[in-house]
Amino acid sequence: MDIIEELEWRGLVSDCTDRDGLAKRLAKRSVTLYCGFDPTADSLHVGSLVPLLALRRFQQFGHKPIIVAGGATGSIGDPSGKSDERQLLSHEQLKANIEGVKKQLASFLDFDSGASAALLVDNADWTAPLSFLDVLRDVGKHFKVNAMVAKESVRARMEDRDVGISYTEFSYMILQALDFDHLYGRHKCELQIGGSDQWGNITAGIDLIHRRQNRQAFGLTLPLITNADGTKFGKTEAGAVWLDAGRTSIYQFYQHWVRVDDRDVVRYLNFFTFLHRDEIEALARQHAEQAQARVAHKALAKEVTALVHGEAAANEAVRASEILFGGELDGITEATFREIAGEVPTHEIGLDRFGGEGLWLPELLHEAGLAPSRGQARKDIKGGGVYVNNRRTDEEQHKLQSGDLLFGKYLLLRRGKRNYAVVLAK
RNA sequence: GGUAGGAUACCGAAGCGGUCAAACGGGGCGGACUGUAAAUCCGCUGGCUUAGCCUUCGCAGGUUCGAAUCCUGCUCCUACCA
Repeated sequence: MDIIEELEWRGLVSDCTDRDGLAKRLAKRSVTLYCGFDPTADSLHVGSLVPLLALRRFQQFGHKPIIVAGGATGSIGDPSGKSDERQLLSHEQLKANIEGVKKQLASFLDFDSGASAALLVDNADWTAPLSFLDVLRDVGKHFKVNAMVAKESVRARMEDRDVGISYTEFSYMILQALDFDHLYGRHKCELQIGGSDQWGNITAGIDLIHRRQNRQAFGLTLPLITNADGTKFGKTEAGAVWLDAGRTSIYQFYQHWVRVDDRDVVRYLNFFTFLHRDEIEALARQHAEQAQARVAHKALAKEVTALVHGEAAANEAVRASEILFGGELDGITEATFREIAGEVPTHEIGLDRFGGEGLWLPELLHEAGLAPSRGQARKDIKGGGVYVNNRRTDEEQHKLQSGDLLFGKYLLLRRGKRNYAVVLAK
């Protein structure tokens, strides 16, 4: 099986220029390929995982991946798939974002494995020195506005007269094409991959290489990931699921995958893990027969968490999840409880507040961040959705005293099925 | 610049002097059933230690015992005319 077939069975090929030509080229010898990542935030989110892992898949097959951090393109803003003109990032913001993103990007590929060692570059390096006049003369001449206007990303915005598109965003594809052209010349990079919304930008690059260097380059796009229920992939009510543990805790990250819709789990195993075909098929079978065991979900969550945060961290997330969703806490040891405490938002509170009459539960829920107001906390309690130390407590006047503390200092609060907070009394 | 219409809670949208913390739908949250899934059903969805009280219906004033509802001015949108 070659890399194209590998990607195809996983459902990772959305579109491809000259599939057979590319397959032949990939079979002949190592190909250098690239994918760009624009630093729109100081962390990547799970959406970036698909192209990132695709680069790694190519590397596994002996090809050489280049990651392009979009210091230049990120300062412009890609109109693809965006219905509104975007706010430009400040230079400081952009700089901070690039720093954060570069670190994450670097952890997914092998940077010292000889011929197929990965490369991480920043397109600002070759774009910044160019003068406006040079670009107009040397690059602009190769672009027909007619063709640019016809691209989906531009056309969509032109048709919406209220929104329109700025000259800045309109020029985005030129910058990205320039990247491809540069990488072809400098690194013999023959293939660009990206999300399916990148098709227009990728083909713009292929055309430019053809015109300026008279060479053939290839493009391959990955599918847009969709959730079965029609919601946006990688977004929760709380926002995006980030790769940065400071933004999305490892436990939350793991939980996000455990709770994936049944209909999505096998596809996601294909998309987001390196498990082999027979392993995934075995999981799919178990899932079909014994869905309630959620074997596939757990495998998915464990694999992806390990990929992003490392094996050890993933194991801790698994362990904490087992305890939290395992029922009452009877017989738990302090050491074990501390493991949970590390995974769940922890709130410190003065020990003295448990004295006297005790601390009113709604107040504590509110302070611990599990309820937006005390009134809401009361309603949640009345509705039977509040648990103290994993035991339901439906008395809204409930007061907590120091005797309720586990090991003299901990309290495990829970709202609903899966919202936990640890209270640490000091 | 003129004329007409509009601005209501997270979103959409009713209400057009009291019975309005404001119908209904969506979303969100909680519960039941399951499996930390989906579907379905039930409850909640301004704040407050809640038979009650307090703050909300673009903004600022006014009329009235009483205003989301009527009047005046302002701001912003939408349509038509210039």
